[in-house]
Amino acid sequence: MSNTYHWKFKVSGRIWLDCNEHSFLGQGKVELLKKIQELGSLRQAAQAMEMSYRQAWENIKKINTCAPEPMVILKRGGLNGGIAELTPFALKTIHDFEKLNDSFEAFLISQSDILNND
Amino acid sequence: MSNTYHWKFKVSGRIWLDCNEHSFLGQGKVELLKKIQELGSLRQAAQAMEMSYRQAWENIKKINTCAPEPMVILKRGGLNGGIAELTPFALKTIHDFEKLNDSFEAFLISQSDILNND
DNA sequence: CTGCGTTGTTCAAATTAAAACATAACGCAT
DNA sequence: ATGCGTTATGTTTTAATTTGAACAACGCAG
Repeated sequence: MSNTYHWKFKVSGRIWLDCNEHSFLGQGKVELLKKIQELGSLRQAAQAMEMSYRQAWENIKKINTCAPEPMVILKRGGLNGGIAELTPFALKTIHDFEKLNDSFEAFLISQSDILNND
Repeated sequence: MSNTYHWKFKVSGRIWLDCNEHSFLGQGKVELLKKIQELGSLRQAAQAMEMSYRQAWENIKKINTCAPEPMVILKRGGLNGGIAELTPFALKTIHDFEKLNDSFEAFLISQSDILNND
């Protein structure tokens, strides 16, 4: 430490994706998408995340309308009452976002170091 | 572009500083601090930012209690009814945060490029 | 064609957040 | 002492957000 201001500041932050100036995908929505993939049901995914069905449904609506192509296919009726499934585009975007988020985490750590050491 | 997913995603985000697991300084509060430095009055700074005095005051309280040392000296009474002024520590921290934010902007741009070009 | 569990939608209720109001405390100037 | 403009804080109102309950629409299984 080369000066007197050496207290521990942590640099924190969040990132998300915009499309047409609208935010449409961040960590929370990615979590929801992954739960949908795991459970095959929007209602169950919402319940698993302790989120209201309405909120979950609106999140998916926002994702599908903002993104350049749909990410979640929702169908009602049928064998188990309905289906929620991800498109290949969703899978790729989730993967991209998580890689991006890893880079961001590394950025935060490196910047915390810089901030506390000069 | 080497694949079919070449639509323009923009990576956006926000960063802030934590101290003892509490967020205490982000872009908004830095703006407020700079207005205080400019005007010498918390009330006038709040008004200039179209923010309620109460909100401004609570922001300063949070900054002063969370930060390792005070950033704003508030005094009531006296010549002009009162004074609000920044400490040297505040000036340094503002400068650090703005440099940090510049790095972050660059990070966002570079990541947007990566996301849209691979 | 009935039952089932889901998606899709509305609407009142409840919770939370923000703004507005009121007023005390302060210290310098006059 | 009085006035002034500020800091400091409690209280009340209002607005915004979220939740919950309710119910229609759907399509397969039996």
